[in-house]
Amino acid sequence: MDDQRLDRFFRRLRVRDSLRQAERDALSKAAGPTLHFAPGELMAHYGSSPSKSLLLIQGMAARQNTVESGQQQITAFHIAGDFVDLHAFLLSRLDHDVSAMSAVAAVEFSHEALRQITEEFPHLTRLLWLSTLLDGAIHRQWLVAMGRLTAIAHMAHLFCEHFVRADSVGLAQDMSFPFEITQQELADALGLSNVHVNRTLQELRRQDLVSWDTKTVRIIDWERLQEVAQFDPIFLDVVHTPR
Amino acid sequence: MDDQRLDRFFRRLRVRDSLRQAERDALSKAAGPTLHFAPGELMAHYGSSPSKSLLLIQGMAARQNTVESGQQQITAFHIAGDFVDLHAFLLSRLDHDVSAMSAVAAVEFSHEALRQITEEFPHLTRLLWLSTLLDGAIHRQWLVAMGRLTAIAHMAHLFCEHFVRADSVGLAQDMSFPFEITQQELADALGLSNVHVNRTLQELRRQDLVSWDTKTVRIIDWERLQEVAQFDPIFLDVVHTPR
DNA sequence: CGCCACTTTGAAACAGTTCAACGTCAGTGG
DNA sequence: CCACTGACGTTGAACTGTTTCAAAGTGGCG
Repeated sequence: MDDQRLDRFFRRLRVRDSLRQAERDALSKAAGPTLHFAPGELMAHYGSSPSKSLLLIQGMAARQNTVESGQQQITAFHIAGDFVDLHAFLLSRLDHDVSAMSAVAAVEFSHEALRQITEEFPHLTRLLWLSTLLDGAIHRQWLVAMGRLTAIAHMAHLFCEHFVRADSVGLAQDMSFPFEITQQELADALGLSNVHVNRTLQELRRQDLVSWDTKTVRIIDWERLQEVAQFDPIFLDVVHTPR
Repeated sequence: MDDQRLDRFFRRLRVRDSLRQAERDALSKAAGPTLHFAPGELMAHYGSSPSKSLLLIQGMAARQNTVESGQQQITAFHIAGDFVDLHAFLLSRLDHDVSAMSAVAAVEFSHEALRQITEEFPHLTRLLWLSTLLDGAIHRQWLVAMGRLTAIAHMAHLFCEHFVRADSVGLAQDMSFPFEITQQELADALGLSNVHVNRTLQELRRQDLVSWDTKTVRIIDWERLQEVAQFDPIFLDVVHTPR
C-alpha cells in the first residue's frame, strides 16, 4: 500500500521516469513519522550530521547560510514533494541551516533505511540520485541569474522556476502557486536588499507580469515573464526517460 | 590492475571513504579512451544528451552558460580527478556547456558502463553520488559568496576552495596550485567584470594574501586569506567516513 | 618584429545599498 | 470594540561598489 504522504514525491519522480510498485513499497516502508515545524523554526542545523532526511509534504522550507555581517543567503527553496536534505544522507556534515518558511510538515527517512534502498534497488537509487542532481541544476541556474542577470530578470526567473516546479507536483492552478514568504526572505534568496526587492517587485507588477500578495504568486503574462527572465526550463529536466 | 589514469580520482574518493579493490577494478574496466581538448574547446554542449561522462585527468575545465547579452557565467571549475559531467549520466539534457580552460585530457566513461556499476556496486554508487553532491555543495558556497560577500572576499573564497581541492588530489605544493585561466574567465566565475577582477586582484596582492601570475596561485598568508574569505572548508567534506 | 590576446589604468555612469521615516495590517489585550 | 503593538511593506535621498567605455601597457609567440 502506498503511503499517501508520499504522493507528491511520487508524482515528481514520475514526471522523469516510471516507478515500479516494489519501489513505491520500499519508499513507503522507509518512511518514518511526520514532523511539524512552525514558521521560522530550524529543521536542521549547520555543522550537524543528521541521521535522517526530511521529505516535505506541506509548506515551504529554505536552505540558508549566515555570513559574518549577519546577512543571510538562501541557496534553495523547497516545496511539498521535495526531499529537503537528501544530500545529508551522504555528506558527513550539513553546510547550511534548513529553516521552515511557513508551517511545515515533513516525513522522516532514516539514513539507515535509505542505505538499505541503495543496496537493494539500483533503479530507485538512480532516481533518488537524480533528485539531488536537480537541486544542483537549480543551484547553477541561480548562479547564472545572480551573476549575469539584472534584479528584475533574476526575480522573474525565480518565479518562472517555481511555477514549473509547483505545477509538476500539482500545486499550481490558474497560473498561480503558493509562495508564502516575506520580501526579506526573497531578498535573501536573490542576494538583494529588501528595499530593492520591493522596488523590483513593483516594476514586475507595473509591467503586468506577475502579482504577489505574500501568499500566492499569480503569473499574468507567462510568455513575457519567460522572456524577461531568459527562462529555459531545460534545467528542470521535465522529460520522461528511463534512467 | 588499477588504471593509472584514475589515480587522482581514487585519491579524491579515498579522502572521504575507502575503496575496495573490486570497486577500483570496476571503475578501471569502465574507463574508456583518453580524449584531448585544446584550450577554449567545448567538451560538451548545452542541450545535448551525452552518452558518456568525462573524468578530467589533466588541465582545467569549466561549466558555463551564456546569457542573451553575450556575457558568460561559469558555474564550476574542474581539475584533474574531477568528474566533469557525471550528472549528465542521469539528467536527460545538459543545462550548460563544458569548456576546456587549458589543454585538457579526460577519460571517457560510457553511461552504459556507469549504469552497470550502479546495478552491481551499491557502495561505489554511493561514492559516485557523493561526488556529485560535493559539486552541489560548492555551488551553494558560490551562491553565498556571490550574494552576500564583497568582491574581495568572494575572490579570496574561490582561492581558498581551490587550494583545498588541489591539495586533496595532490596538485598543491608549497602553498601554491596551478590555476591557468584568464582574468576574464575568473570574472565570469565570480559574476564580476574583468576590470573589477583586475582591481580586486591588485588589492589581494597589496594585502600580501596571494599572488597569481595566470599560471599558478601562491597563497602568501593562509590564515588571513581564510578570514577575509570567511572560509569554512566544511562544505568540501574532507572527512573520512564509511558511506 | 609585429601581432594579438591579455592586463592595467582612468573617468563617468549606474545598479543596487543603506539609512531613516512612514504606511499598513493582523493579532492582542484592556 | 478599539487602542496598541510589532512585523512587514513602501518611499525618498544620499551613497557606494561595480560596470562601462576607452585607451594604453605588457608579453608570448609565429
